[in-house]
Amino acid sequence: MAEKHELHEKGLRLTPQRELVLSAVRALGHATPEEVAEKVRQTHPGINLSTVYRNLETLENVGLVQHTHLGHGGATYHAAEELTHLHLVCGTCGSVGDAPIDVAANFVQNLSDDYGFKTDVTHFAIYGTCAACVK
Amino acid sequence: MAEKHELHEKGLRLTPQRELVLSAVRALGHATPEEVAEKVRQTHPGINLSTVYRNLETLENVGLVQHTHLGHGGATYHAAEELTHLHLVCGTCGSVGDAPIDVAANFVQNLSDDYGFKTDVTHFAIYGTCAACVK
DNA sequence: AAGCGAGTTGCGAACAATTCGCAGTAGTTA
DNA sequence: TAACTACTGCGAATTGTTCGCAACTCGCTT
Repeated sequence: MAEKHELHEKGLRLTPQRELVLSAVRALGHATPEEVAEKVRQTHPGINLSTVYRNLETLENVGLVQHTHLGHGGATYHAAEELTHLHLVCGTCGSVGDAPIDVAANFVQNLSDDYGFKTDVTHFAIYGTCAACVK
Repeated sequence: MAEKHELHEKGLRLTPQRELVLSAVRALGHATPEEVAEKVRQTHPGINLSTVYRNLETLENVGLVQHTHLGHGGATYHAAEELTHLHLVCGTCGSVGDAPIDVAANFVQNLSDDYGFKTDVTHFAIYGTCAACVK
């Protein structure tokens, strides 16, 4: 038969809920557990919130998704593929903008050189005010 | 008479709890509401958690303290005076290190130039791995 | 010095977000 | 197909934070 499903390759069982959670994260870009659950319910209404939480955690363990804390209290998840940009969180309007990681390159370098601190650029939330709100 | 108390200058009443919360934040550097409460209880055991939360909020409104989200869920507060450094949060050991804002200067400049995004350097949490945990 | 009114405090309940324990269900492997 | 065990659903338990309300007290005014 063909190649294994990506979840199988990670040693996980392939359940409809699990697939749905993963594809929801991918479709949403970044979303809170609550939002993921809502998305999943569009096609699988019965899914339980606990299941969403557990699957997000599981998927994070195998590296398919990641989470960040974008301000308030809740964690925000996004797919691992999409880890090529920083998150610019606007404290005024709450929007989340993106910027390529390049802009942080020498900043990261500084921290590494001067402090031995290895910045996890993928797990990065930057607070400030977006261009729209500055006006 | 002499100059007004700093809290009076902000239009706030001077209560023992309020002063204690403020000095606890100053003494602790950065701390969660829970930690602040614990600190305050050392000298004023009866203080209520709600009061700590309310005072932190009030003090933040007048600019004497600030909060950041340093990872997990809880907010972390620190005194406004102390806003001269970045927080380097180690995802492995949970420690919070400091670095002068200078290291971020050109990074901030980049974001401003390229995206019109005004980074709030004082409200800044950087995730990564500290020198000690890298080893 | 005494009194008043508004800002504050304590306390307990209300909430929201997240985690846990358990029993039943359903992928997987042999 | 049978059996093993991960996974799901559900409800209860936790944790962190906010709210409503009555009592209190800070700071101003007489």
